[in-house]
Amino acid sequence: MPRVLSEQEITLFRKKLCAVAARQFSEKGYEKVSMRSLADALDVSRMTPYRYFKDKAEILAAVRASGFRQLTDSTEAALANAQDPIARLESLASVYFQFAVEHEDIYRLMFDMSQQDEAEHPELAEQLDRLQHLLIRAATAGVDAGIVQQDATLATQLFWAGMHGVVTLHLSKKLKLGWSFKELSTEMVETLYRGMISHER
Amino acid sequence: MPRVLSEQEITLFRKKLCAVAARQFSEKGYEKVSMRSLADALDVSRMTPYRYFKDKAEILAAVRASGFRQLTDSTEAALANAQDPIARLESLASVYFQFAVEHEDIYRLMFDMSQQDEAEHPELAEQLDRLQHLLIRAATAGVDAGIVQQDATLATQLFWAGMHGVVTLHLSKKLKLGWSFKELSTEMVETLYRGMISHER
DNA sequence: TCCTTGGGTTGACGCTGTCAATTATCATGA
DNA sequence: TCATGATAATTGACAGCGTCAACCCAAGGA
Repeated sequence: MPRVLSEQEITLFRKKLCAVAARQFSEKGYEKVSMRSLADALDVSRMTPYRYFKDKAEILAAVRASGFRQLTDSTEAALANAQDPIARLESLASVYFQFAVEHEDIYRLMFDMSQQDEAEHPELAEQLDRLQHLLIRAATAGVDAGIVQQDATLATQLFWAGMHGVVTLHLSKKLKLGWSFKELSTEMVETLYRGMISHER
Repeated sequence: MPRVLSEQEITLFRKKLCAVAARQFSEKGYEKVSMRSLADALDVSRMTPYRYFKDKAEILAAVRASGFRQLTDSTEAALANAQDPIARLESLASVYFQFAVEHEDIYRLMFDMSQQDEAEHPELAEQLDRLQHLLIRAATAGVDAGIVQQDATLATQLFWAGMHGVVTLHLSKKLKLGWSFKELSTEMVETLYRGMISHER
């Protein structure tokens, strides 16, 4: 039998490639990063990455997936510490915003509107689902506690969209009216929260 | 004296090029559209577009600018018809959402997070300012009427971010919990609105 | 020893954006 | 009328890209 790569060797190389790719994508943007420069950074030849990833798009998907994994992981950790539903919501929001500003280039990749090919990348779809479920869980806790008087999935979407909207406008430098990102993000969460409390039907 | 292009000839060619570019960008995405294919579509040779635009990025900026112009124009028209501040807010939101879904590919271009080079493209910056001011005007009307009890610029940003968040998550197909785009968008506006009414300090 | 199998490398192709040199066009001064 | 000279438009060329296909090479089974 020939020399065969072990499972670990494969995932190790994949990880290293993803790390390098994430760095280069952040610095230069996806389109300006070449397969060749990734190979160079790993001291392998041009086509070697193709043995571990189908093509450039699959590398991008892997980087995005790992971004979602990271975001969900840290959010999960934060939720574990908070007890009452309100604290959960607050810490969820703060972790979300913190992730967005600390890894803004990755966030840009993750939520790039022109990349909606999750169907073709199961790992990415899985991580997205994890995040989604986490958000739902937090919102459901709020609803169950009688704090938020709205459907849990609806509240989830509204909170997510609100946070995401602030983040995206901030990251594309469209917020120039004097309010800091921090102020806007807390105001957004509080305003949505108030709007959901005073809801009755 | 030599044969010189008139101002009109120049702007006419620019317009035609922008139209073609907008179509191709929508169909294939900015990166997959080549200068050559734009030139082909206009039946001119490879380098002719370079006489009217510095480079590919400038064409993109022009297309984005015209998108913002279009959005602001139709919003302005809608606002002119509505009288009381509440109706103004509602029609503003409905026009915004309608534009986003009817021209979703252009919207994607306009708010692409990795394109934040407005500084280098004055026309784009100008159109963005127009939109911003329009939004402020609408919010200010609400504040003046005593309906929204929050700072006008803050309210502006929150409404914009809320709408934008719903749109972006929708356009990147991340909203899969059963709520339609229409439902989410009206709920977002209403929730924010309620949150701003019940605000006191 | 040879052969097979799979990993890594190199060659090649058609594409890209755009600089530089070239040609075509045409209003004007003589 | 015709040469002039500026400017519009075209073509040549280059370095770079993603990736298919052919290649080389090491290692284990026969």
